[in-house]
Amino acid sequence: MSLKGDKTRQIIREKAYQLFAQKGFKEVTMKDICELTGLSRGGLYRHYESTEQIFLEIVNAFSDRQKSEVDTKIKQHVPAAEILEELLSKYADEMMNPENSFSLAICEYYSNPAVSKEDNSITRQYQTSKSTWEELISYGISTGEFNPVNPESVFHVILFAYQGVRMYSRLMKMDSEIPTQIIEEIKKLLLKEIS
Amino acid sequence: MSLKGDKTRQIIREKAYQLFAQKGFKEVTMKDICELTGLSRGGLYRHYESTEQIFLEIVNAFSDRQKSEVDTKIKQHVPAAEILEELLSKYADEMMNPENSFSLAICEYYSNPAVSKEDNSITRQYQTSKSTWEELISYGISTGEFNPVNPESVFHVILFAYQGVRMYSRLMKMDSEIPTQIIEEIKKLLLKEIS
DNA sequence: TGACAAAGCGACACTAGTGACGCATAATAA
DNA sequence: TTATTATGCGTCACTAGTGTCGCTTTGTCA
Repeated sequence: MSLKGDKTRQIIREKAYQLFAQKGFKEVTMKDICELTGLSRGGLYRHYESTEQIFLEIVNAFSDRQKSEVDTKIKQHVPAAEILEELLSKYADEMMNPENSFSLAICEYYSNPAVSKEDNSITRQYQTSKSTWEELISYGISTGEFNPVNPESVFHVILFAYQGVRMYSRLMKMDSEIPTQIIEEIKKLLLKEIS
Repeated sequence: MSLKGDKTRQIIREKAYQLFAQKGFKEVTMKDICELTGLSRGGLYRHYESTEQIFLEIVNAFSDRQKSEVDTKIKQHVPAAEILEELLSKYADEMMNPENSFSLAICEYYSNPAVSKEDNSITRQYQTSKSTWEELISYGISTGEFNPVNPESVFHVILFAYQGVRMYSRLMKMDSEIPTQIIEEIKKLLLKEIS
């Protein structure tokens, strides 16, 4: 039942993801997505009625996947430091390449006052990302790898730093020192021993 | 010589400022500005050729004014702690009212990848704001009021925190604790004694 | 006060995008 | 295979915005 449609929607989301990462949220139109997917206007509207709907679906899939990856690793007793390293390296990639960052589109979406006043789909993303980090931090504390910090406030530090660097790195045309410094600061905050 | 035009441009900037603060950058059109100012399309285009041009003029005037205010106070030997207090209280206002924040529009403008790739007008804003803070911090250190921190990195902490909280406060519908906490953290960082 | 420039008007042609429709075609279950 | 439903197409009418142009009105200087 409806296999074809699922596949098409998958393709739409993949292509739209690329567009959002390159151009930001507002800049992407249904027409753009038509062109990249090869679908016609009618064909696309059959599946999604707006760019926002596509965007929110991607956003939530994005953070859900991240959460389940972290969850799985915790269950497999992968060391917290290792999970942290992986998460941060993804962050680092995006910080270094602000010209191709889906998170930047999320940031733009958040900061547009005209958007999502009482939409809870986007706050869900925040909650998911928050709980991912809090779980990881609590886990790291319980295994003795991390310092006994407050998970919530450290999450905010990470979130804020990330936001700031993203903006900064676009401005300063990718001075790679700053992102590295920030990531080191986060590690210092969490990890007990850093040589 | 051209007094009328200067006045009109002033009005345009004032009204546009309100619109940007309410709706963000992308959402404001030349039409909107026409309606609010009472000017016709032709009349408006006589003075400005795009919303971006208006926006950048406001942005730069905004940070220039802030800088000159701080400069003047330093020359008058106003205590650094007092100047800091004033700056932070303005920040706090905007953090608490993300629905009416011009800085949020700046943030949106920064985070839109399609905008200002090699425009240096917006990096000028960053530079001005950076030098304002660095001057204030250096001054505070020289008077012995502030801890001997690194002005540049503290500026970045402030900038990043500000960014993050702005985003956060829209999401969480103004939980006023977080902004206050962040401001306290900044003060702790700088001021020698906090009761 | 008259000349000239500056400021303002509103209509116009244009562009880019939306979303809906009826029809065509492909997939799938009977 | 056939009936049926899901998918996809392309056109159409519509909207919102842009930027320009020629004309009128208002200011300002000599």
